[in-house]
Amino acid sequence: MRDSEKQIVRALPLFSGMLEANFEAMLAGSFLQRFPATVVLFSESDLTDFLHILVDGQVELFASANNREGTMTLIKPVATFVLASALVDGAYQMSARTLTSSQILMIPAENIRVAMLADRDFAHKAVLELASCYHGVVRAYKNIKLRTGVERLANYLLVQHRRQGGDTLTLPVEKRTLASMLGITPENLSRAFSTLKPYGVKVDGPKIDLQNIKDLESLAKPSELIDTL
Amino acid sequence: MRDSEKQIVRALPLFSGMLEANFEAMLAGSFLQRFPATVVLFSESDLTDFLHILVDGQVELFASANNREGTMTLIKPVATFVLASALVDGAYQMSARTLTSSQILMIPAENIRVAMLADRDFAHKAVLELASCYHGVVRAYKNIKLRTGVERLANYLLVQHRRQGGDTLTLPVEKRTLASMLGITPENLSRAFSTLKPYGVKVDGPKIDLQNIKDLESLAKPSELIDTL
DNA sequence: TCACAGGCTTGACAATTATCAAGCGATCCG
DNA sequence: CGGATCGCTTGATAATTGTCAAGCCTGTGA
Repeated sequence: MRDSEKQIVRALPLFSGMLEANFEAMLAGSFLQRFPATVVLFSESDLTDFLHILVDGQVELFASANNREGTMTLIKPVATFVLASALVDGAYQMSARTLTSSQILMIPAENIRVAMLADRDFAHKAVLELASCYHGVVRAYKNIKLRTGVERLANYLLVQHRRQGGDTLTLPVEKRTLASMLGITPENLSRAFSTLKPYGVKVDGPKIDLQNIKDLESLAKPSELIDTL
Repeated sequence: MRDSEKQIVRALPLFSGMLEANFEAMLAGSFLQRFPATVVLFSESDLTDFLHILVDGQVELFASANNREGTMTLIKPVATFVLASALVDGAYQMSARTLTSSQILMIPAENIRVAMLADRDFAHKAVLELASCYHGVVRAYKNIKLRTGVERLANYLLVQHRRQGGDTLTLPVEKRTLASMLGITPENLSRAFSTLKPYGVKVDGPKIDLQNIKDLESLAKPSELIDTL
């Protein structure tokens, strides 16, 4: 692991206030690895061996039951994932796979638990990070429980539009992955896009043009407490 | 606040390891109050003033959007709720109402944040509590995303059956609340019970009899990672 | 170049869930 | 007691979503 990569991780809020000695001790036994696309990193029922940090690429957290599968969330660099699981010494609860070739730092979960007991600042940052992740899942839960598929898509597009800034937005993932994230089938995602055409949504492959934000918002009814900037 | 009530709170894992002085300081400005049934304690967009601890009664956390409403979770005594919100100084993210007459201890959120910085053990326990709450919402999210309404009901009944031990179980909440928790309408809950009749589910008001666990399980396909004991 | 695989779309149909309306039975209260 | 309210149920119908099948388009590799 190069020093430049170490600095990238160190800059994350979660680690930025740690004592140097504790940070170094935590990294003992960790390794930075590159995975190709479409590789399953771990399964939801596996015991949590590592805290993962996505340094580069894209990772999907998903879950399975009843022969069905659904995306829980998408991870973008640089960010940690499965922190909660690493802290409690149980199963991962979610499965993970790479969507693209990805570089991932894996820190033994045991080290994380030791660091939490040893380093005050890390414990405090872990509290804030967990609270933030908690509210993230709460938002996802509200989203799927209180909105129809078309509404979820409309709100997703509005959020992406604000995030990306320009007047046309580009979907950051394949449509089938977007469908799974929205909790619908790929077929219904296609139909949802058709439904949104009268609201000024122009689709050209992964490029989306929102030509009537007002109308789209009147359908989507965005909520500050669900749709993150 | 009586000493006996203080001891009940002190016994919660979250507080049990705190230094006495920190525990007392945290309680400054808190108050124990009794609310009648059906009272809204706070709304999801309100700023978080208090950590709440349900000492007696029953509380529902719910959310609203689009003129729709859904139960997020039910709180049973003795337990804290909205810990994550109290720790980050933002909106509650969920609304709360009493389902029955309830006794609730309210601790100023500011005190909680101070306690986290001052008391190591409390910070560590907060990490564990938050991780556990996080996995709780993850399970709820998987449940609604990967199962149909009938499957969710079947699994709910199996969990209640194991929890309550006897051969007949009693629903702990009104059926309309159960419906909202399962993410379906009261009408469809009635129909879901009818659908489960061939699987040995006998309904008599709030009393449910499971006469064929095997068949019910084959339909429910329970999962350790979703259905908590 | 051409065949092929994979992602996406569309159509037809089925399953799931919601909505609206009506009615039943228990409880509460004047 | 009588009337009203409320929770629950049932029926009829509509909206939403999923499944299966087929076809289109693009990029890839023989």
